[in-house]
Amino acid sequence: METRELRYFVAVAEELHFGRAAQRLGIAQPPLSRAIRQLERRLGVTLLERTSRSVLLTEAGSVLLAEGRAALDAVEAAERRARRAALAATGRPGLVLVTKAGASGELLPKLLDAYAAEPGAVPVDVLLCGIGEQERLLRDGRADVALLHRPFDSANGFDTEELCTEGQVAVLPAWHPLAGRAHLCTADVAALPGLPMPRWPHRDGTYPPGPGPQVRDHTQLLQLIALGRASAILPESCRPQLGRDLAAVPVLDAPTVTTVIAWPPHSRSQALAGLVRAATRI
Amino acid sequence: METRELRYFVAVAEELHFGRAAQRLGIAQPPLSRAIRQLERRLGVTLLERTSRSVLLTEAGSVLLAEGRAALDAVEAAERRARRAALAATGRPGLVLVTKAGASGELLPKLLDAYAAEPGAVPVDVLLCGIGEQERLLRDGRADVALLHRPFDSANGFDTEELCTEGQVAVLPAWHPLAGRAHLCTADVAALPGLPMPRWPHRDGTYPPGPGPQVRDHTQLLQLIALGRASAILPESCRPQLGRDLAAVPVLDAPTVTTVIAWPPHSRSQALAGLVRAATRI
DNA sequence: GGGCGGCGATACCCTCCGGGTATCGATTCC
DNA sequence: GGAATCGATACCCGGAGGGTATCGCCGCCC
Repeated sequence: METRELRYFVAVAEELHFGRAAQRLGIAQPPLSRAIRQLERRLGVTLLERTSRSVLLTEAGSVLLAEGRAALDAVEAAERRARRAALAATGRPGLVLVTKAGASGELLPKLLDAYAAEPGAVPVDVLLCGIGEQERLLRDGRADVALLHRPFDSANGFDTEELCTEGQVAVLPAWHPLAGRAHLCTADVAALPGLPMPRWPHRDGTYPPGPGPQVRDHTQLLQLIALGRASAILPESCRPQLGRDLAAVPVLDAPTVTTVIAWPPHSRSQALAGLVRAATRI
Repeated sequence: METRELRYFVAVAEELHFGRAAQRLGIAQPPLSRAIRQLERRLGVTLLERTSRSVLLTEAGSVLLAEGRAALDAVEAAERRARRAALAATGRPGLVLVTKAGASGELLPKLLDAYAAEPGAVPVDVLLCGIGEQERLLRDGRADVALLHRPFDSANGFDTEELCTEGQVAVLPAWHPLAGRAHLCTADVAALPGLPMPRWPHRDGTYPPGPGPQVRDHTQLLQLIALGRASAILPESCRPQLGRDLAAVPVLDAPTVTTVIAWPPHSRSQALAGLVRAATRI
């Protein structure tokens, strides 16, 4: 199977529409139809159930969609990492570390300092990204290493090392009656009238249905909480970022959050090994 | 990058010889040279250092070799799993479980029985393979799930669930003076005169240098030990397989061995989930 | 040291595959 | 029932990919 075929299939499977998929790929619709037919014939498998009005994925099709995305990421990663290896060999080497904007407040500067103090340390570019993008960046080679927060981020398919674990706190407006309590449980926070939990976007940019406000980053979220429009349960380490208008109350039965440093398997980079070593020593 | 280009590059990088690589790929040498040149031009990276007498990998080249192999495995896995999903939807579904021949003696039948007793269980094909082949089979889609033994096998890049941990024992000829001891430490076994540790083959079939005999599977190994030509340190669970002519003595400071069940990430198979559930319940 | 042999690069040709345009056939909706 | 939508089909063209012949370079051996 050629990556071109796979790219074509993924486009059609995502759009469920040959015309739009062709447009996205920058080709005309007929060659796309033909390519998909050819792919199906070669695999000996029906991937799409087409009528003249609709396109549906078969079981095999949805497996190929999931696996194909991963495979395309792997190919892209190979390409990117080869390019970067060439750069590192001649010009300026470096690492790209990715983490969620707003998360791992204290840990990140400590890690960077600890690594920078090592002999042979290379420059580290920090990439702050939105929710759920880190895995993608790590998988397709745009980043070398990530700080992930289990159980929110899945570290599936990566090598990891645990760095620290912490409890979670409910973040409430300072004026809220519950803000003075010594601790809460998740049921208390979930049921707060007028302060629903926010909704985070999926990877494709759409939001799950529900009552809460749609948020895209931590700044938005904290502002909404201060305005009395939302509440949230966040890792303890967010505390230093909270203004005077917000209160944090430990939530005893919330799952603990583990910060892990994650990197793609079969990585033989000296610099990456050093960074991981520095991280585990903190 | 197309998979064809990647396959071509991997072939050349493995053979370090354009002629042989072309032969292996079933094409003539000139188009292969051209394809590699084109790939280098598109990437903007020198992958191979060629003289008319030798071909060497550059740093970028060896990165692309490692990453490219993984990417090709991923593409192959996508293809295979799509095919199998189609089979499972229409004809006979099934799972392929792979484990090292000779290992996980008691565990495997217990697991298969426990799973078979579940409602909705599908047939499980068991694939016994040699050392270090399991990761490959799992990665390229020929197997759905594996039993791995850490720290011998690396579970890098897979989702895993720990099943059990055990100590290790030294396996010696029954007549050996140390066979009667209650326990040993690794230094004792490493230094046994005339009973060197065996050498296992690498993935490419070559053996590391050293004094011990070359072995390929457990049967060979046990026979060599019985003959007084070797000794070995193996997980405790090998005990039931030992004949009367062999003795097992606990090695206190050997690393403990953890048996894990591993499967590729983003697996959405109902059957696989059931098998993992059965495994964790044991 | 000069001829030989091995190996990668180059030159040139040809075939077929991937892409484009025009059009058909089916289905749905007004 | 006609128009609009959408995937499939028919047909054409250009270029990418593969083959053969040959060159140029460099160790090696008699």
